[in-house]
Amino acid sequence: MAKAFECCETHHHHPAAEVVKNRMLSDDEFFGVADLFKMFGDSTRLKILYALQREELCVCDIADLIGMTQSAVSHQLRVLKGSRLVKYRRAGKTVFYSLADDHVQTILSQGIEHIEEL
Amino acid sequence: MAKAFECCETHHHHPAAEVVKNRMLSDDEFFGVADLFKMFGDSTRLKILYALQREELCVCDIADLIGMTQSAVSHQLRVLKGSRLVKYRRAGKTVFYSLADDHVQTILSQGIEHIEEL
DNA sequence: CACTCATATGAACAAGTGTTCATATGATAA
DNA sequence: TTATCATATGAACACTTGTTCATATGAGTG
Repeated sequence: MAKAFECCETHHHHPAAEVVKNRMLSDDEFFGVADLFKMFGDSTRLKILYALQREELCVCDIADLIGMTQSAVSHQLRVLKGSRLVKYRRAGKTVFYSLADDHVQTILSQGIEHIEEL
Repeated sequence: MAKAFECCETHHHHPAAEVVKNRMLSDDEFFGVADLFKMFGDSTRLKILYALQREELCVCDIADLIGMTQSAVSHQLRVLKGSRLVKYRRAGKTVFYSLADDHVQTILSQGIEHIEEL
């Protein structure tokens, strides 16, 4: 066994710290999870995802629904698409967006639930 | 019944849009949820929360564990405390932080789970 | 083809955020 | 008291992010 874990090199610490250290995820994993949550960390994106919970909607509808510019919505949809949180379907001039999978809705509900309880 | 919902004032839209419109949350609710997720949207905060999953840790331990400055960690703990995601307990010179409630861990796990599946 | 409509995108700007460095606070020990 | 240790905090800075405005793309229509 290596010597006990220290941080400031001046005192010993909770033995728990060493245990936790071995269970930490990789940096990449943390960055990945952070990026995921970042998507839910903006009210505009949140409104878009919430609006798409029931069924697919076109960009124009979404924009009106959440009271934002078509441009702003399109920019955000691009970001959401990049994070694979939404998918789209083209129908003529119109593009319909929808949630990519059930996980998205689960995370969303979890957040809302947490807030409602406070 | 009011007239059908329109956005660009030039064409009619999915009737679904109108239904969804009536189910939207208030702006304040969306901002609240966004602020919550924002806390999970930074890898440093994520590492802190993850480290606290098992037991309370002092600032010094956390800093070493995630390889960050004591100052940086302290600043983030302040933010996390402000969002009521962590609580603290003082013991002499040392301050021990821990997760505020089970909800925090649930959201955290949900995010990690989503990433692992991709 | 030209024209319209729905959507996408690029550049610019303002606002927000996380880290660093220096320093302050507050508790303990000598 | 003074010294030391753990933590907190303020200011400055670089970096990121979301919106706006103008314009481009691309599909449909006449």
